[in-house]
Amino acid sequence: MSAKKVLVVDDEASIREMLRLALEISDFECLEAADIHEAYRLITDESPDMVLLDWMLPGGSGIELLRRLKKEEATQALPVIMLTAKTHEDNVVQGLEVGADDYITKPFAPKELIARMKAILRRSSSEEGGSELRVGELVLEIDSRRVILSQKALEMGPTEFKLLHFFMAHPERAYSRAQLLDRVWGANVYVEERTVDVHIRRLRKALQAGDPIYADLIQTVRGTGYRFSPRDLAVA
Amino acid sequence: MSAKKVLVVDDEASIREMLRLALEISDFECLEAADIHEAYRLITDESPDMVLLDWMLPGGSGIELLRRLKKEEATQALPVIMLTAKTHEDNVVQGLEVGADDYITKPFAPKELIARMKAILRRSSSEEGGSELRVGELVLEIDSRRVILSQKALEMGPTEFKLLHFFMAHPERAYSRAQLLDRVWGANVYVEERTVDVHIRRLRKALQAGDPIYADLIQTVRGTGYRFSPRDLAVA
DNA sequence: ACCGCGCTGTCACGGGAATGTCACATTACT
DNA sequence: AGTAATGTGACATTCCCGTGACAGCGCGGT
Repeated sequence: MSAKKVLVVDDEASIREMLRLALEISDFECLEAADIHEAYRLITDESPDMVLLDWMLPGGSGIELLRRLKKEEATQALPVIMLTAKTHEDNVVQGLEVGADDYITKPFAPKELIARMKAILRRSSSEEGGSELRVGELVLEIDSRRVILSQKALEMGPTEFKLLHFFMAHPERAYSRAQLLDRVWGANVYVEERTVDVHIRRLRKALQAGDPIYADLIQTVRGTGYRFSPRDLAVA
Repeated sequence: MSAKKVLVVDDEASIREMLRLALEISDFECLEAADIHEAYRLITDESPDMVLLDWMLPGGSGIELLRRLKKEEATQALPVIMLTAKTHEDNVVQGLEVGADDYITKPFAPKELIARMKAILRRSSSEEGGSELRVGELVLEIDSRRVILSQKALEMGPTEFKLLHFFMAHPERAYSRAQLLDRVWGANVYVEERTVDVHIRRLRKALQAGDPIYADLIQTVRGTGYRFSPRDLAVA
């Protein structure tokens, strides 16, 4: 197994440094973020295998980020361990409710942290049946962040990738623009609903470049929104 | 999501008025009934999404109605919140046993009531698994917003879809044009009653395109309105 | 620092579908 | 037959969606 990437989110540089040391000794690759914004960028750009998330962060508490990650399709399965300075039960309960996989209270022994991390990675990687989604000749590779159609790679932006990912994970169902913004862009993001149209168009165009028939997978549902339907693909 | 309809059953007009105010502020549509008979009529005629039911009612206590609702198939899933003036444990226990989803004792804060209502609605709407309606070869898929007849998709506009949805959910019953406008178009909408005729025709035409026999499902009840009746479909 | 590039979100325009209404044809009941 | 109610085709309007263009932004290269 190749080295796992771990993202450390904490505003104190000293703690990040300590964690980096502990992680690298145990053969993890380490990414660091000091705030939520940076954390989110690294998650989408580098797709780490796990996140260590401090509870107390400037500019929005850690739970904010956690909630967002669990809401979005693309990051829903990403394991998160909360780091909390206080033993406040409330925080722990709240964190676990939102979907943290584990928590550990500071101060903690690096050894214990590593043990918990390995336990979670073992669990999640065994569940990881397929890191790709497939519809006919269309293959979406999650890990490598690539889309293959008839053995040819398709060109598309990150947003189109996430959009297609969501659609392929939830086929045969009509979604409103508001729902798509919520599930693909993430909560607490304000963009015009019509923006969805534009990305739908870009996604269709990308699919069409590979095979015109596959553009029909994304269907307009007038008065409602859009739908991804492999069902009608069928015959040539 | 469209506004949810809530039926308030209480014999005191002042309380109904207070509740109406609280409900409408929170974007609920409000129906009122002063007695059980009126309540039952409104439930079958308007099919509200939830009932707020006072315990003490003249002409049969509220539990009477509750028991009846939970007994009948059509209303079994309808959420009911009991309003009780006394803190008599007996009442509460009895109410929950018969099938009330929640209870709240007067006096209560409107805010709390609304919160409980939303919690219950969230629960009941997410459980809503049966996301398709079926009559013979005719399948109406709610999620994907499609209508399938003999494995072939039917073309129709949003209004015809909603109309068919309503009919399939309420078969074997004649509805006046005014009722259909209310239930399908929505309250507080003014359109000519004859407009219903035109959409009925469009719906029939859509069904006919799939299989002529299925157009007969929508029957004209002269002098009254229309009815959806799978009963006579039977044999080919 | 500067520039260029890719990605994103917004807008305005145009076309086509969906809607509501009417006039007229047809049907059902007395 | 006569009358009231319903079916039907056509039409103007409104609404909704597809599309191209464009500005802002972050990033990487020079």
